[in-house]
Amino acid sequence: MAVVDRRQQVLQAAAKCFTLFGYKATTMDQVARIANVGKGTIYTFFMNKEQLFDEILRGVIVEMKKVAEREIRRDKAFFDNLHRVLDALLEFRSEHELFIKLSQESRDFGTPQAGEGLDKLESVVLEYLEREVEHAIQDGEIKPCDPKIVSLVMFRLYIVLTAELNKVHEPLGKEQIQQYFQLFIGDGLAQRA
Amino acid sequence: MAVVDRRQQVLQAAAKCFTLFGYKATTMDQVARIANVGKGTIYTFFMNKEQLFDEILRGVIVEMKKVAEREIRRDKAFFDNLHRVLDALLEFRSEHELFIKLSQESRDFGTPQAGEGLDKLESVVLEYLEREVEHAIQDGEIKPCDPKIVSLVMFRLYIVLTAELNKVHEPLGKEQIQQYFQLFIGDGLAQRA
DNA sequence: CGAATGACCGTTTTAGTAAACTGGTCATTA
DNA sequence: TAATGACCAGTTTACTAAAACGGTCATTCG
Repeated sequence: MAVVDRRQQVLQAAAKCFTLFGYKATTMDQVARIANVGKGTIYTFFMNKEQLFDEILRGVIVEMKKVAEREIRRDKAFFDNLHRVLDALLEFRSEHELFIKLSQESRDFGTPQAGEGLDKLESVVLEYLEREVEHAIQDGEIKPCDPKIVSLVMFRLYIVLTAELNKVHEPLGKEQIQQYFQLFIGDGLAQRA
Repeated sequence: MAVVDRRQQVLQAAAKCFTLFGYKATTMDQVARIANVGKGTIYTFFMNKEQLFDEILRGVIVEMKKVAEREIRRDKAFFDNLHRVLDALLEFRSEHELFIKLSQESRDFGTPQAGEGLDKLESVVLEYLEREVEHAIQDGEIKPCDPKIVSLVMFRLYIVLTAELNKVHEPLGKEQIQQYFQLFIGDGLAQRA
């Protein structure tokens, strides 16, 4: 119990620090202090700073996968699943905050670990999306296309609608994000006869 | 003649340097040397380095506008115009090279002038796109939507297909870019009955 | 005479270094 | 014997001198 508790304390403190200060600006002394633990204790559970960070990230990814798997029903339509997963993901405030902090750090300071972390997360999401898109193509739910390209575009669209747009436009509500997702990915802009 | 020629020499040399080395790594001595001109001469025509850079950028923007205006026919359909403009823009190698260099510089070193230059270009393109989208909505060619959002998404889609995709996929040909543009912006992915 | 020039100026950037800090270890402690 | 923090080696930061830069202007050249 004491062991698990300490490990958990470190994980929580680290998650807090990484989300608050980013990778580089988070020091192991700080994590130890916040976790109420001697610095050496951290190294009982985690090999080094990078592995600790990886563990946090892995947790986020696992959490996201859980959300996705909980919402996806194989008997439902692709777009139906897509919207439910999107909806559930948009609720994850803490995950988004870490994500945003790492984006800032990667952009403003070019910290390699921040960039690599984002890349890792992106590649997991893309792999996942890719599989779903392949499914949908095979089931004839969406038109034949390259899943790699489609999943990348979908991911980028998500970023644009949830983050980038906020610089030139007031933030979109969940319903609006859903609506524009359907417009671009599903139905297209063209007014049909 | 001599005056115009010197000014032109400076502009050409500067365009070359900015494309090759980016904003910061381009020195006025270098521009003068390549232009076969004394450094002081540059300041006869341009107030300072930043204004010289602006002039180059303004030229690129004017060139792009010309291309767009040459291709747009008010009597043709929105998507028809879109594809012709896209096609024409994809031919502009030199313009693209400057953008790519500035993107790198902004990302890798955070040079403010590089970022501001890109922002300026982006806002011009977005304004232009926005007007065209508004037209198309009024003419009932595309569904009702927020032109600001749609134009931003279109712009980002262009970046993804022409640049970002190349990191994980072999570069797309012009026809493929057109095809995916039509798929996402025009028709949508959904397989209709 | 006036447009072109490059040596020159003040400022900024870079290179080099000493001091401070950080990630990681391990002898000591509780 | 698990937890700890003083300690170590390596890195980052803060500081300074030297180099390089953008920009000027007295001089030169056509």
